[in-house]
Amino acid sequence: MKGPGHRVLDDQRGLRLFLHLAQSLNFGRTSLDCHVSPATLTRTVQRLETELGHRLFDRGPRGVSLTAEGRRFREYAVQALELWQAYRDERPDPADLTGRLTVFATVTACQTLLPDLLAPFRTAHPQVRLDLRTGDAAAALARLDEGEADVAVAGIPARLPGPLVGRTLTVTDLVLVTARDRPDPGLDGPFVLPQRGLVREAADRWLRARGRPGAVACEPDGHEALLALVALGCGTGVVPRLVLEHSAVRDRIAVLPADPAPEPFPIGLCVRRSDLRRPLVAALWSLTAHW
Amino acid sequence: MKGPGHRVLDDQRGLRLFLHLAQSLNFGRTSLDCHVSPATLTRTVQRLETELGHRLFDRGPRGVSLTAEGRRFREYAVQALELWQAYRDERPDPADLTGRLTVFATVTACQTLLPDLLAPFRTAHPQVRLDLRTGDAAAALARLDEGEADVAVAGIPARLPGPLVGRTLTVTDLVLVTARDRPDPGLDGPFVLPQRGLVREAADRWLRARGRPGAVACEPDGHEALLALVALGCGTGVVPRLVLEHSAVRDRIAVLPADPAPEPFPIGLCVRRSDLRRPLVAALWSLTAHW
DNA sequence: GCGAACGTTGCGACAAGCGCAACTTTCGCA
DNA sequence: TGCGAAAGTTGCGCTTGTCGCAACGTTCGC
Repeated sequence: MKGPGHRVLDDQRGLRLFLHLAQSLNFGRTSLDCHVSPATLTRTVQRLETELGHRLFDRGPRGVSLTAEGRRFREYAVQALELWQAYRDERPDPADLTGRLTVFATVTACQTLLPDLLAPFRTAHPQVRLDLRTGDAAAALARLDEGEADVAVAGIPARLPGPLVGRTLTVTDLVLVTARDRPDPGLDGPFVLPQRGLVREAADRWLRARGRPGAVACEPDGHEALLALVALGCGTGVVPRLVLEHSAVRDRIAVLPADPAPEPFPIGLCVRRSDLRRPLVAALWSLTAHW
Repeated sequence: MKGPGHRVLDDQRGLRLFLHLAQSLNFGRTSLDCHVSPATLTRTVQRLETELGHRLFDRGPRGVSLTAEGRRFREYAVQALELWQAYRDERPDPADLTGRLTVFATVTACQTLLPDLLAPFRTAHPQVRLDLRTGDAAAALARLDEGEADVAVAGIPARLPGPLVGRTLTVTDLVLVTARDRPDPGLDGPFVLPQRGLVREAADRWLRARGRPGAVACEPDGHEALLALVALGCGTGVVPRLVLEHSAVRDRIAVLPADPAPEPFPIGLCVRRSDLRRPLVAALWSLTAHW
């Protein structure tokens, strides 16, 4: 679905994929974390190996491991990215970029990630007009596709649609929550789950994995609404920990220990691949290089 | 005619083009020397500038000059290439590449460039079987296209056909020569010129530029044949200085000073772009990185 | 003032690289 | 011992980036 990218920035994607894989030693893990298909990861590594003329990984039946060449190349990759980062870090002139950048963010992202992300951007480029829009995560990707937003800060699904590229900025746990001062409905429901979106999907997977579906009491739209219902005692809710910690009703909420814990939940930046060549988008994107 | 290349090696092409342009400050010069079309050079620079968000060159009516950002990026580019070169220079295992590599070279190249080029390759990869074929420069590119050779070492035209990429390894002057012990036919002919090929084209351009065509006495096939005819007193010849210096009959040849001097003559390495991903070809290609 | 030189841009074509989905192999569990 | 899941690879169609050619706008020299 995606086409070839561009030179300077895209070459680094190969190095990043390699470095992540060199650490995880797990194609699937890296594929998920870096939001590329397993096929792309496999072929990216194959391309590297072909161009270098060496195998970088030993694929044993019992997992993969770095070859000697792989370790050597890892050192190169680290240094190359550091060099690039050093170049990008020396911000040259603060006020040379102008224009408008439309950012779409979930409410959660607004409260948590966005300040850390946009503060340095604003410092570097004070002339840029920032438009900020909010909504749920599902809408974020649609807005990007439609061109109504330039960047999105939201939960990122492992597989991004079409021409979008994402970068995970942080990972938060999903936690099960109940009202603190009400009888505990427990881990068998009833549940209060988001109507749709990544959290809902993760919650469904968790429920399925446990084998005991449990009743769904309400399906509110939005995390804050969900927490409000939970605080009212409607049932057991599932939210990202990050949301809970920034919620206005967190004092009335208790976290239930769960085993197995629901899978972690990546939150990050997402842009249209083709937009990486726009100076404004590239500038913001490059700010996240070290995350 | 060419498609996009591949990551690691191809990204460096952009940096190399940039560095050459940063030194020459002349799009046409760099375009010729690096064997890319002016359009490609322009757009490569434009791409860099877009991705970086800065102009790298000031295009004044009186030529181009580096901007402050351009100078900064030049430092990065130099370091990035040095880093890559350092990685490639540490040859890991000497004997890890095997197979066969068919090299096509002109006679001149065999005598001059080839030893310097192939000696380190052979040291690094003794297991590789080298097939060496000789012929004239025009045939070299045809052989490459037909797949009958993997690499060519020959004079390289400024514009390479189709899917070939070249890298200039050295530049030699064209010199005008006569028999030392015969009456000097002088700069107005008759001339002894190669029947075809790059030298003939350059000689024709030189003749046209002087405005006095002069007669063509013989059109031998091959530089050695040409020098033999010149030594026999058939007329004034045009050959690359490199050929003259390695000729068996050089003692019987005298060089005529010419003004303006014929244009210099680039000799280099040429491969199919798509072959850069073949380990053997890539290994040889990377050996020329610092030339 | 006309022509050459220089850099840029429209255009058609080619092929690199992506995701999807099917495949192979291996491991876990009954 | 056999079936199912998991992990990595590969065939395929499609998108899209980049190339060279050729036409263009501008500037300088004669």
